[in-house]
Amino acid sequence: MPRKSKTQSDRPTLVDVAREAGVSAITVSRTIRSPEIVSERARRKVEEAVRKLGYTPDPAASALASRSTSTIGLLVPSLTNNVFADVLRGVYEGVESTRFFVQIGNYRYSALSEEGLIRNFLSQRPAGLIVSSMDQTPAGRKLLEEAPCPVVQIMETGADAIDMSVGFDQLEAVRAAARHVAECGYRRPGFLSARMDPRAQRRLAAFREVAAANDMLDEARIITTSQPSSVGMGRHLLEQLLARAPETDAVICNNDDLAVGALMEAIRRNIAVPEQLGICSYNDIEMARHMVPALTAVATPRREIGRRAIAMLLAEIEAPGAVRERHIDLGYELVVRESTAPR
Amino acid sequence: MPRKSKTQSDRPTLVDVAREAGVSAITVSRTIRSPEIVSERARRKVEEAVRKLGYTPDPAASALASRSTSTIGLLVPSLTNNVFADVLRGVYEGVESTRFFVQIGNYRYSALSEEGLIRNFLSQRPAGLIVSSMDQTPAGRKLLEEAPCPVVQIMETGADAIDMSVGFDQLEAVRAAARHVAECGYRRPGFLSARMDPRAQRRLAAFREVAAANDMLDEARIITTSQPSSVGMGRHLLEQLLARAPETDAVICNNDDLAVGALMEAIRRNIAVPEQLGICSYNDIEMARHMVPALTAVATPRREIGRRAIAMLLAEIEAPGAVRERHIDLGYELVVRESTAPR
DNA sequence: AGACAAAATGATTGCGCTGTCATATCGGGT
DNA sequence: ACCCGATATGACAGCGCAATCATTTTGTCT
Repeated sequence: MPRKSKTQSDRPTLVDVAREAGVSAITVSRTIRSPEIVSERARRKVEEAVRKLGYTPDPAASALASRSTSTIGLLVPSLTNNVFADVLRGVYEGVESTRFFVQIGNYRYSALSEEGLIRNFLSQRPAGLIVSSMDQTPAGRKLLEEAPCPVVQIMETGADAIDMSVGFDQLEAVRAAARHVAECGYRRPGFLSARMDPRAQRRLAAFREVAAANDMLDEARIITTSQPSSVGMGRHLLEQLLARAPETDAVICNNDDLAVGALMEAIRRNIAVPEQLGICSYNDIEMARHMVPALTAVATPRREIGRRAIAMLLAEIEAPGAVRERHIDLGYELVVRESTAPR
Repeated sequence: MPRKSKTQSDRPTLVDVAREAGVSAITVSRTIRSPEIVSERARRKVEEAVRKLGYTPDPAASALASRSTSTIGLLVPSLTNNVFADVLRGVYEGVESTRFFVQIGNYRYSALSEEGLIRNFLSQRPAGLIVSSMDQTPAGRKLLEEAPCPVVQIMETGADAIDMSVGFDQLEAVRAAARHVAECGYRRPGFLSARMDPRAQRRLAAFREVAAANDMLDEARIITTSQPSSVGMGRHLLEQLLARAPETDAVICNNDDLAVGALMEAIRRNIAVPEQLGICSYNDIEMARHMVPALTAVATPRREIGRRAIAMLLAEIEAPGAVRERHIDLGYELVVRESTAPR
């Protein structure tokens, strides 16, 4: 009885397929990786052998031999945040039916964790990296600058980006919201923000700037927390805001969860929106438009950011240097609905 | 000038570290994988050499040599669905600060894609697998049964599970909702459901059963769609329901997005909730309790499912056969709030 | 002091694939 | 018939690590 050389769970290898097909191992490898350079005849034979044996390449061996993987690293600050859920969706859409697969790293809004994840991902020799912030530690940034693979930074965009970037001007987006509120005639706007990561802080600064320019800035009306954002937190923050500054006539929320929470709290208190209190949201996730009253919001192109980021990355992996437009500004859109109105 | 044998981007290898530390390569390997079997002295030297050279192990080489990886595959039917976002969070919490990392596969509610992903993941020799359904294709199920790693099925639990399972009785959960609605005195309940995957269909069957038992089943009040769930879809489905069956006095929604949408649509139409229309939701994501009126819901232990699933998996990877309770029923909880009330 | 088990360390080999370079085969132009 | 470049195929080595088994060192007991 012919004994198998190995004991169990043995998958066929390239060599097995080669033997079956009557060609050399390297021809099998080529048939799989770049069929176009193999003759019709050889390809047929190999493909049949592959099918017959149920061969699947071993990614580990491939990675070791070629010194590169098909992994795309995606670093996000949060899995909770609906914003990144949309980005994620865009990325996954773009990566499906390619040979690549995405690996998510969640750094929980900690730049130090992010640095650790960058190290970790890099040790896997990824094909490319997508990172969600511009606020790496110096060491983290250095690692990315020297990374032997393309890197796309998402959410914001700018010349100081490391390699490529897709995003929009977050500050301008918040300014648009603040201007809109002012133009509606609200004179005592508040600002609600949870999870004060660097980006949230910059947005707050942009709000302050416009509010001051319109002579309607009052620090008492700026309520923030370092805790995560949620609908409940939105209610809570509005409660605090109204306790501290009952004269408040509008509120800009740093994301939709907070806005929905603020709206619900207002409704509970019988505060008329938009008459007594205007509410302007940020991001505009799907639910925002369906609230009653529907939420005015600055819509951000999250899904499109994911799509474009992965597209750029794949193009650049395919042919390094091929991507011409390395910094894409997707813009934002102020969508005026029912929660704000001229007064 | 001493020429380096390799050209660029060269990371130090085990051998480099070994040379630096004055030990053999395998001792370095052991120091990293199981420090406890290495002498204090050797460990010190190795650790210093690792630090000095900035050594990081190459996962590909490790995978190839050991025939196993630190990848945990997680198959989910959707990334959109908030339900899985919570599960995901639980899983990531459990995997942090271990040597494992999670790889997500999204099969978009397609059993065929799921089978493909199972194949794909298995080819990577994962340390373990978490799958979100009980509805694999026969081939997919067979692959999982023969998988050379532990497998946890989540969301539902039962004896027919492949290896391990964590979940709750989805049918009983829906029955509880239906019973609650009946007990409140609603007599003409409807049922709203999007994305009719097998699980959603089973839940619908459970609703039918209880409705029939309470003599309040009318097929005209069952509104479904194969499209994805969303708040907008909830509004739309309630609209359809009221058009087809204006007598409807309550509605059970197959998830929270639909329930919030239904609630908003009811508010738009000046339908009093819970007086004219009772609404009962499923899953109970955070926002549900903050709506006005707050939504009654069957709360499902999504995050805990993620946590327990990864914990079981890691325990089983650590020591195969170690996990005693291989099927965990986490139960559900009916949380009565304002959107339903006795009448 | 000697004997022996236990603990610590090392040498060798090979995991399955791809990079590199060499060789074979083919088709056409003169 | 010849040569040439283009196309197709193959041989070989080695990627970086861990399994295996052999060997050395250490500690303990009589």
